[in-house]
Amino acid sequence: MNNSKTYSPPRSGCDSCILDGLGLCNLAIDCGRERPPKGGRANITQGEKTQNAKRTIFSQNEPVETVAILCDGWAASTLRISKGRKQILSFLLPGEMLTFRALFESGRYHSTEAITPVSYRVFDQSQFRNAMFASQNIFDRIMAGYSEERCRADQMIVDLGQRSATERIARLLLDIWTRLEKSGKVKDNSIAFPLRQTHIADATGLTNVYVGKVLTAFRNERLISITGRTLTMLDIDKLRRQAA
Amino acid sequence: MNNSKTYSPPRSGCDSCILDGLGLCNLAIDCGRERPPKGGRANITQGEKTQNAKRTIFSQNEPVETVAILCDGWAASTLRISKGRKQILSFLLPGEMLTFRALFESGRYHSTEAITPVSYRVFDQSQFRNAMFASQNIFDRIMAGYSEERCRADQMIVDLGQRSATERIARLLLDIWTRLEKSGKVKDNSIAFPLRQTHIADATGLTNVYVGKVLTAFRNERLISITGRTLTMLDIDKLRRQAA
DNA sequence: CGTAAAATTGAGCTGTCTCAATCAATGTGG
DNA sequence: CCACATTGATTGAGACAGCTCAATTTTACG
Repeated sequence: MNNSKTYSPPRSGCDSCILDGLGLCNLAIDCGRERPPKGGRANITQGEKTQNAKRTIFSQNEPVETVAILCDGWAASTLRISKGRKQILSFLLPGEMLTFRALFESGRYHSTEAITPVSYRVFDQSQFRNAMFASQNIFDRIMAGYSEERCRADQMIVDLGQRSATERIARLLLDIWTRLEKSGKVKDNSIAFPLRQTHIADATGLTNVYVGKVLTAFRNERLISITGRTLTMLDIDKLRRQAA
Repeated sequence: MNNSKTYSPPRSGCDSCILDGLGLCNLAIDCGRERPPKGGRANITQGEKTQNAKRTIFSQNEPVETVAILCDGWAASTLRISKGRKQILSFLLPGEMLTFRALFESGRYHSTEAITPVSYRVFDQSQFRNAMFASQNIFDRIMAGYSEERCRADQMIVDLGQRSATERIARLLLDIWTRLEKSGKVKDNSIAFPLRQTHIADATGLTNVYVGKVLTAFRNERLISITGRTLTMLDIDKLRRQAA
């Protein structure tokens, strides 16, 4: 059960990888800081790491020496405050940087958690920065991604400050949908959707119970359907109208 | 009333200016894009501009060609959504960049509004970026400021998503207090405080009426007092406890 | 001094939460 | 491969934080 079979991830994120074509993946190193994942899948070649679902990839308040990119699976960057209150700052999809925020910081104020089993590549922070400064192309690409993330954070502030539960949830679904659509992951009007209602609750500042009620309403109005780990979009225009 | 008397701002932000000592102020240019402020104070020398209270400095959805720093007065960066709903993303105090977000972006998705009369310096975006890349020192200083702003945005997400009205307001007051304290602007346990209850409401996602009720509660508990445009801290520890 | 903007207060209302019970799905060990 | 344990989803009843509306007072300012 432990290291008996080697986990060989499909790396579905490569086709939408923000670093694609920049030749940075060769930089990836195993800097050996992470604990080996318990009870399963062994670490493998040059800097590609894996983590099981629901486990922490990087934890709050640890020093930052690495930069990472998500190759496969979903993750979330989260911030915990006292006793159980926890906010998801953003969902991270395959091909996205796990640690944009860490690029120019030395301390981590948030943690990164795997939602599904994930595989990711780890880079040495200073090596990565050097590569970034050496090439205008790379720099621009990284900064564009950083800005986009920043922009999404600002949108989230507006959502949490100004919009109702229904609006927030509709927008979250549409946001994820759009991102996956961009990287060609929509098939049959459906996407893989590993989020539990609790994840949506933690991201929208609502309770899981109420999220469930809103989703049921969406289902009754034939806007979406969620079965197993698949989200199917039944009426995207109507959903957009719900998103205000 | 118009250009009859020249407005000569005290530029209280210089002592806490994030660009202080970097020699960038000489870069400041008047790129002549802003309308001259109506009904008052004339624009003056090289790149130093002014705007009246409650007016827009940069507006949403306009192209970005400049970078600016706030020399004097308070401003807010805001994002409007349909019909009157508006969210303040952050308050900008003297010495802070007005347009960090614009450094690597070409379009503006938010606007910047003067709360008090303000004076600010305008830089040409590409010139500013060149100066930034020419000096590691400047680059680091800018990116540190950018990161700090980003960090505050994430905190805001947590506040809006997880905390009660009382907690949000207490934290906002403490945040502003701490920032002004850092630049030595606390005198007699008091600070200049030009915010109206509506500003606090727009920043915390609450209504002005309810903000008023919470502030009254704070006053009754002798935590703070707000008279005129001055905020006096009566019991900061107790206020911190309210901030959770 | 007069008008406009901001703050205060009160009475009701509602969106979202809490708690709790039940049911479905998923995973685990024998 | 089944039985059980765990995790997640659904539903309902009741509570409350924060909202709306509206009237009144206070403060700011030309």
